Amino acid sequence: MPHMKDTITSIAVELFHRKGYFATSISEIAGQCGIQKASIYYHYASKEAILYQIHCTTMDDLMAYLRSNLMGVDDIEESMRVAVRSHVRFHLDRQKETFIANTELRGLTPEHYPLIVAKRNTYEQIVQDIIRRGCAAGIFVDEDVKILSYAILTQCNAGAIWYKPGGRLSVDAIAEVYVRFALRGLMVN
Amino acid sequence: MPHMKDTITSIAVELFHRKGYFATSISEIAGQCGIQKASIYYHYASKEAILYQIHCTTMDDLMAYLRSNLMGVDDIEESMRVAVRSHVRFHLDRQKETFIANTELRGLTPEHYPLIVAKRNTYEQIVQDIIRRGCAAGIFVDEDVKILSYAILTQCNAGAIWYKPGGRLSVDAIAEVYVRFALRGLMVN
DNA sequence: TTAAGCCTACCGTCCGGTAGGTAGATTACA
DNA sequence: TGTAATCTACCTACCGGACGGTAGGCTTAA
Repeated sequence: MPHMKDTITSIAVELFHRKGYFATSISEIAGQCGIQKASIYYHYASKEAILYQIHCTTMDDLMAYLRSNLMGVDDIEESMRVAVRSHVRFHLDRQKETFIANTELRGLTPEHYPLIVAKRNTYEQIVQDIIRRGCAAGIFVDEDVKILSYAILTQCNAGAIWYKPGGRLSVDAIAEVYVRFALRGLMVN
Repeated sequence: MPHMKDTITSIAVELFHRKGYFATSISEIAGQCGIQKASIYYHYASKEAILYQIHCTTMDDLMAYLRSNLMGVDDIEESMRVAVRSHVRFHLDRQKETFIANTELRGLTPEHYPLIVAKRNTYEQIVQDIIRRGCAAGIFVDEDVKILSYAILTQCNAGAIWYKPGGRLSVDAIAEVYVRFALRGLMVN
């Protein structure tokens, strides 16, 4: 049995995902939790604090997952495969949170916004470094690194939009399609 | 000198893009137009009607642009290049509208929502048909067509997020990066 | 006795939308 | 051609309701 704060967070994830942050009200979250609106403020200081928490944990977990998957991998091509696979799997496993993380940045306060953007930049840097190393080694195409990295990351995010758990294809199968597609797009021959 | 209705629409595009649909108020739109809030309702029946109009014109124009670009092109590989190029160019040229079209679907009423989704499906069908023909001809890889089409279209949409007019790269240069990346990802050898 | 965890009741503000009016341009007609 | 009627495009003033958030009290368990 989870504590109420966790319940609030997961209900908020559900509602922010389905209706959007601004279209979701505090009383609606409270109602689904079975408590009164004011009780939310015992656990969270504000509505935005809930959103910020979702952003933080999602980005931190995404980063930790990538780092742990890349650990011990030296080969550049394999690093890229691992990165794409990691990215897709996380986005499908944590579909709703990643969707929020990608679309609800505007709900953050001016104090929190740059903190989340910084986390995102750090994550993108890792992927861009792999691409750069591949270019330098002559195994990846010589194209604009930023465009390539955004293209690869964004196409995987798409999975978080249309993916239905228990659908036609498994998470692993989908991840491998993206891995192959991205790697073919990157490799020189 | 444009008529007031056009001014309202373009101001709304600006604000919906910057702040989001739900975070933008009618009085804010009116204020930027230099008129009173009530006057908006002379030109539009509701706030949602403005959003619906933006969705409609954007999708119709996107579709018309793709069709006109594909006209007279028979070669499958070249069709794909044309489709990607068309998609990217439109998304960069009409950055704000396409961003809204991709992120503000939830603001539509239950009556309007399926109409826009239908337009989007028709558009995706065209791209998927090209991929299917390429697969059948043996020049494109044999992967899940839906995943491939979503991947290609979504990675191009990303351009509409980070692209800054007058930046380091021209629209055409960016489009060609995407064209090459997508085609390498699709081709068998 | 204390504090966690919730409650009821309420605050001021802003929202989308409506009612009703008006200045000025355009049109219809004697 | 003069004038009455109508229309366009806006205005001021207001409505009910929902919003995020707060104050302060109650209950329960350690």
